[in-house]
Amino acid sequence: MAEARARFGVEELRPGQREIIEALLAGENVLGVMPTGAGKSLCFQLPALFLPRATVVVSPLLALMRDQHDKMSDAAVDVVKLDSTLTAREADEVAREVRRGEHELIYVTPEQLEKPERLEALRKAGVSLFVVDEAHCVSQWGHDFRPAFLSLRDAVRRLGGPPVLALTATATPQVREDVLEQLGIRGARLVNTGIRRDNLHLEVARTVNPEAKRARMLELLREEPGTGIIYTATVRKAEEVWKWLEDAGIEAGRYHGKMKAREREEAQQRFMENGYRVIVATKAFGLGIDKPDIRFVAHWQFPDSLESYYQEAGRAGRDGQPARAVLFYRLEDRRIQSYFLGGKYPRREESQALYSVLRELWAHRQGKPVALKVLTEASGLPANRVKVLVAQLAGAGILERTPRGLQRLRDFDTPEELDAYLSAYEARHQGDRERLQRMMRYGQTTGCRWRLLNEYFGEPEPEDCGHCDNCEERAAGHFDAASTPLATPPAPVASASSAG
DNA sequence: CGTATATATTATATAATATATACGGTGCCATATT
Repeated sequence: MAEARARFGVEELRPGQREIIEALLAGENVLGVMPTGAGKSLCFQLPALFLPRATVVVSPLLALMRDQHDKMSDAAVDVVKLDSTLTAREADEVAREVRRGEHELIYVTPEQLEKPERLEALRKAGVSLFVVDEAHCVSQWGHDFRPAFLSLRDAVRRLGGPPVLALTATATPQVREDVLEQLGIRGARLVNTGIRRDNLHLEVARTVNPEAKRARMLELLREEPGTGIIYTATVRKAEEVWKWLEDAGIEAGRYHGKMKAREREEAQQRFMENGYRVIVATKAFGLGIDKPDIRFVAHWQFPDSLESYYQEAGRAGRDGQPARAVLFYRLEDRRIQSYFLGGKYPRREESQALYSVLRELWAHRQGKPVALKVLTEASGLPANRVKVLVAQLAGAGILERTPRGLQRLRDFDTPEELDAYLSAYEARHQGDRERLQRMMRYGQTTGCRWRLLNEYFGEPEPEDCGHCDNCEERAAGHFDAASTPLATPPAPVASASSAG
């Protein structure tokens, strides 16, 4: 504890932190679900100082790694990071240092851990603790656009199975299960400090058309003098709303994935320094945004799930002062989310085709390993998709990823087992559609919105919060008469479940 | 998936309607070009 005080200026551990650290030191795997600002980082930074060998931290973003690396470096921790910003020469030098065991804390991207030489350097150094920061990314990104997250399980195994700590701020029971499954640590201890945020006021504005959204937005800006974020579903919409705000004489910034890295950094910097009234952004504006005094987060269009919604809306009011999360609900906005869901996962035919091609390649090479690149070219499928399917086959014990390539282990034993492989992503797709439905139900409900969120995240004993828009309406007696428009059952949800 | 925009067609000489088409998130990393 003296160490924590001296190095990090921490006075005492909070309950969740103590439980996590003690479990890790006892060799347990842990999944920590703690809100941002609750001190997640200390849960691995502190053990890193005491453990005999290195602590490896997997981080999803270069910017996050840079910030944390610099902070640790200032605290005189022997820290290093391994990512694509290093030149080949620098990377080699870092790898040498790592092998010699010179570093207490090593930040890496999941992609780096797919390189045999990087993994070998870490293995030589010895790893006492393996940390996955922002662990929801494993489930949220791993299955489509960043499949390297699905290789982490192999990395852990190759490093000799050190204790694993997965950390995230938001995870439903299903996502928690998926994260543990993909990391190969089922049965890990769950330390969950809950999602309750009493200062965050949840509201939905039903907006039947773009004009209604604009009118409601201007109203919100009049009511709220503080800084806010407006999330849109597409880059084009972000640009459009941004221009509209500028024309209306409001100091607005923008942030999305189509902007140059430099522009993005500048926009974020200026936002942090209160240079904007509002920033209009896509989901790209997320991880690492820890401005404490954001007074409102508005959603011009709803996102794909309540996880996403809560991650984004939850960026308001980190300072504990009153803040608002306002969803501009419009049924038609389902369209764009449905589109995104459409191409997300491998289709059954793709899973089938890949497995067939792989078996042919193995047969041709008398069971010797097949390079991923060879499989990708032979299958004609996109590289990311092949990696997702390979990870799935590895998880099923059909193959093993080795430095020499994909090593055949066995065939599917039964037609049922093969079908389970082929159906897995169909089930996941169905699950995503249901999550979208629940996002819409949040927009349409007349019940307590906090209770709905608590139920969604599997929090115990959900009760009415008394301070979301619906609870206030009910207190004002507006829901009592069955004839009021708000009390009519939200019919569109029923029709929506058959479409999509 | 379905909206917004572009082009084609129609019934008449300009405007309205029908049909076609484009479009859409998140970031590692490697590689090619300055």
